Amino acid sequence: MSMVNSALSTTAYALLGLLVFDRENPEGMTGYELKQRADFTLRYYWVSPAMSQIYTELRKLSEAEFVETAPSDGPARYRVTELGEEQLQTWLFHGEVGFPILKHPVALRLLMGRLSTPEQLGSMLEGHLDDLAARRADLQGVRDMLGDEHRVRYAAMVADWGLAYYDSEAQIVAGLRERLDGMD
Amino acid sequence: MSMVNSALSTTAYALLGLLVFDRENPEGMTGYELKQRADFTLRYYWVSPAMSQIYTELRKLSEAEFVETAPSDGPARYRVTELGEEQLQTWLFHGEVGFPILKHPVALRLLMGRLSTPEQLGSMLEGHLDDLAARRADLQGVRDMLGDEHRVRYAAMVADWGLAYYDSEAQIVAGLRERLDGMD
DNA sequence: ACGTGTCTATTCCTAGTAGGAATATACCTA
DNA sequence: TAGGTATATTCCTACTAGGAATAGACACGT
Repeated sequence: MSMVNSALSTTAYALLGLLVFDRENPEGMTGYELKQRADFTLRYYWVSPAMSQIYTELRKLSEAEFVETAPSDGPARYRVTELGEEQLQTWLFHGEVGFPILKHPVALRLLMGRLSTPEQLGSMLEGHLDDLAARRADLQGVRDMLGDEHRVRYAAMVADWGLAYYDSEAQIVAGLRERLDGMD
Repeated sequence: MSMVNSALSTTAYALLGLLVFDRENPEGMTGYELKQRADFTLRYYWVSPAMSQIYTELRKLSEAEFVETAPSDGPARYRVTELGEEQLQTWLFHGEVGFPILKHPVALRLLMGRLSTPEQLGSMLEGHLDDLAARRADLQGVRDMLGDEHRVRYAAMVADWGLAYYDSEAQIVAGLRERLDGMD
């Protein structure tokens, strides 16, 4: 990706995006709050960065003057700047949009299925279905909290996307589960 | 994940899995061939490791004696060992099965949609649909080549999983595309 | 025969990323 | 008032990404 000096990572832009959502709030957010927000929303579409990385990215964003620290006697509170918002907009529609990256440990194991029995594989798939259901419930919680107000309209759309994703994966996996029973 | 000394990464096990598929072949595979194989099959379910990483993982696998180098006067050719196969089996059913990790640059951008127009978002989604179709076609090619013979039965199942995945994502994205038209 | 290009094969380097541990303060509660 | 949990940030280290560099082999046209 040739990350030359000034170029920011996708994760940095994702965080910048979270700050834009919060731009009405003059207080700004601390790195810690940003992490919580990321865990709550971002993680369904992009890896939620580690705490240490949040602060690293905030430092970079700060150097580029895409964020500023609102004066505070306590912890550092970040707000997006005018420049930051423009930059995000530029990146959104002129930056490279890569292809989704998937790391699917369950599919990976099934791929090596011949080293195991259909029973073992079946129970793994069932475990995966449980995980999917739990995650889906979490995301449904997020979706319910979003509502439909204009500010979060697109976030709500993406949440619906995520829910449909989980549902279709669950269907597919259940189908495979059945198919396993028809095997030796 | 607490990667203590001896523990191998998921990527290492994925490569070990590819070597197991090839275990009938006394010649073994070079790192280069392994990379090609990974690009051809693995990449749909797990990030295809960079060349440099292939060699790094092969060194680790070799140190653990999970692979051996078949004698060759030319390039190094690797084969899975008895021990390696056992280890893979152990890992498959006693290792932690993490949750899938997704990095979805399109969903991420849509999440910040309010910084842009529905037209811009729509054309981004259309681009994504094209990408999906192209990828799907690639995967269909892989699937066709696999057939249904016992050796690759599970690999074929996973390919079907992948195809269904692409189809459902395409449907979901097309749905969102429509929904955008109904917006301001 | 000769340069150019592509494929095979491997190593090296650098920057990015993960993620636990460490530190420190504050607040709540048993 | 000790101990747990939440807030807030930094540090360290190992892992990962991925391009660049190197180098031999083979092919193809001139």
